[in-house]
Amino acid sequence: MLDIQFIRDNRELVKEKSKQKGYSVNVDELLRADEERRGMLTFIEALRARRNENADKMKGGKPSPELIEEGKRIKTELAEMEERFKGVEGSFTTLLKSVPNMPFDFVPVGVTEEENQVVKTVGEPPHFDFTPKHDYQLGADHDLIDKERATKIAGSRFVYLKGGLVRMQLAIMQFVMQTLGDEKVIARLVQENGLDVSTKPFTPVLPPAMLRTEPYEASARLNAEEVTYKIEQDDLWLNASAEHTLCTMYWNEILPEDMFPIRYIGYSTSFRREAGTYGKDEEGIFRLHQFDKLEMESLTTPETGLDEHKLHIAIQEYLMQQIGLPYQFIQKCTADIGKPNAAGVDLNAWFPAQGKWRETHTADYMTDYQSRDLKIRVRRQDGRIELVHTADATGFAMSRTLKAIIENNQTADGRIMIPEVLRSFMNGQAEI
RNA sequence: GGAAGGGUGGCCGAGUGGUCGAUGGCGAUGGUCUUGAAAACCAUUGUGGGGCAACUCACCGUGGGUUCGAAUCCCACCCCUUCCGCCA
Repeated sequence: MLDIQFIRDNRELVKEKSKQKGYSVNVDELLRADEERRGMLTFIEALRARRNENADKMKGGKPSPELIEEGKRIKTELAEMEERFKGVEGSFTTLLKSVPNMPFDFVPVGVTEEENQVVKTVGEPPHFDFTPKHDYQLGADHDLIDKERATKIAGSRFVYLKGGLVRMQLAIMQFVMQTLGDEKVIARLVQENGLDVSTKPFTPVLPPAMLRTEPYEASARLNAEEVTYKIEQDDLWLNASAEHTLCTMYWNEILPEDMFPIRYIGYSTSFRREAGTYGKDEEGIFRLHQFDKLEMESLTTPETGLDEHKLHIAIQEYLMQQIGLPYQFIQKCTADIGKPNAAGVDLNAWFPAQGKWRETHTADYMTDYQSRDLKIRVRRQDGRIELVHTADATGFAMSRTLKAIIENNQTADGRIMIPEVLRSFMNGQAEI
């Protein structure tokens, strides 16, 4: 959520920025509720002070009947007021949580994803003098993908990945873990991009794939039921991304400043219900209920948050270039960055069979919007306590990445070449 | 699945219904001492809200209840730990 004090001080700006993101937020109503709530709170607290004072008088000796009478009167009045306060507080909180994070001024204003800006295109889509095959055709030719049997066993949007595709996924995982764990690489990217952040490498993490309702709700990620699977029997949710169990890791904690930046590269199987996407991307492995994903998550001090976000993007670009996939750098517009985001970038890889650029990466920067709900704070050297900033970014979403790689690296005679950088993780193998 | 024990401040850990927002230790911050550091000693130090402020309120896992008054008593729930059983 947003800081209520900020909303009080910037009423019109909050209205404007919320509108830019496509949220109809009743800021006036929120501030009215805020005032009512505070007025009531003052009254209740005065009443409680009287109660405490009255009780204090009765310490030790025998309480007089008058004091007990007074205590009872206060008790009744308090109970009434507190009941009413609960209602006011409830609607205040609902309104406050409905306010999205404020986008930075550099985020392009737009009402649909059409207004996203293609900042640059890196790499050339490969030129084929034949009709490039889809992932499912290549998968069938090389016995890499079995969707029919997965459907028989688990339903639509599941897949058995096999053979060389699996080895390639493991190679990507190794490659990313090695790269992000290498301080020299991080240092170079920090320097090349003129960033004012630490060169500390990312720590690999295998997080839980499930989480309880309480932390999940606190993570400010919305539409839980639409996106995420729930295990009713045990009140657990399946990760839709390692992001969920990484950002909540320090839920309700105050951390010493010397821990920062906290940088994780997580690897988790991710589960998504994909409700409302019937018929969309049904072919192949672009959109599945289950896929494996590498995800960067950083917790930072407020002043380094934006550069950390830029580092995430620099890493994404570096990884894409290393693996040899052409991509577009998309600065997402206000409508597309999502409620908790202050800014966001997508990388869209080239998919030759469809002849389209399609989203494979996202980088999100939430400022302190997410950490305010999660209550994750930093204790500064001088003792001050501040909310941390959070940023997350896709390392590689496996199924989409595998699809992009095999489609971009196919040959006229139907072979699939393996990107150079992965070969050392695959016994030097040059093709699948 | 069966049984037992727990959840208190940045961390550890005390806490007979009123003098407890909470002893003590660690850590942190400031100071004394020292060429400097360490050690020792002294002082300060929970979080969040309201108020310009003095100040005030809430918070001892969560939610109810008893009471003039609850960290403390009662009820329900959540979570954790240990043992047994089962299991990769």
